[in-house]
Amino acid sequence: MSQTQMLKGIIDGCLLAIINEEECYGYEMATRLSHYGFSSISEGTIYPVLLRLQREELVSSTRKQSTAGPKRKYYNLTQKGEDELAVFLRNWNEISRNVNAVITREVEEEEK
Amino acid sequence: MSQTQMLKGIIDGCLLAIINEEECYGYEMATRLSHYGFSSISEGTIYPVLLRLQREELVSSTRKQSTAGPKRKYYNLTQKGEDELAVFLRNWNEISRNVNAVITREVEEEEK
DNA sequence: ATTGTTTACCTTGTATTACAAGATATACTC
DNA sequence: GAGTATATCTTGTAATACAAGGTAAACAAT
Repeated sequence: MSQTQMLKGIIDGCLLAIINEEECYGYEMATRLSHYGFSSISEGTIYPVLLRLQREELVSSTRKQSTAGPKRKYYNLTQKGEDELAVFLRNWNEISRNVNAVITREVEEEEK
Repeated sequence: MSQTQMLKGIIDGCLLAIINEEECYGYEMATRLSHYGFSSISEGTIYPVLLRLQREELVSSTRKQSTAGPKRKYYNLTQKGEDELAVFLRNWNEISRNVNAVITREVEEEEK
């Protein structure tokens, strides 16, 4: 029951949400995630996810010059990516509601 | 980004919470979960989790006669299980807060 | 020029886990 | 005795987070 396990299926959705805010590159997403409170999501986690999102055609990327370092790979959402983000938000809200129901012992209306 | 993936590390915590409410057996936990809104968590998922929780000494079990069917295996939390439930609740609250921060674009106070 | 630091990206292997699909068995009803 | 609801367990598969490591560019300092 580590946090690692609880992050499964959540990181990709969060990255879609971050990219949706604004065109962004991997290295910066790591710092963004930490600003949002995720303290321990490393690049070894983020980059493989981004490659997968691109393979699934949820994001597109363009390389741009950096001021200090190798070229950055900026990501944007595709239409498919926007759709998937909407699915993620629905799923997150549902699961979130259900878990909170369990831990506060509140049975859902339609199931009473 | 299926719901399956998003449930990883969450089901065990929810089962601990349910057992903590009241002594309970696997078959009933399935129906309890559906009352809490989880529509598709099957017994093939629940039983292996319960066996794992017991192997990790988070729960103990006693067999009791059923009115209709084979004996039920009632589970209780051990002290270790109560501690682990507290850890789960902390982790869930943290992750939940962070994800909500990402999707509402609200940067956490201490990270501003 | 060489050393170090920060930026930036990627790959490989491991461990964990949810779940479908199936198997087994008990108690009750018709 | 056949059918149904109850109750538990096992096996194999697919997905994913992450540590650990590797590569390389730009710049500063010595």
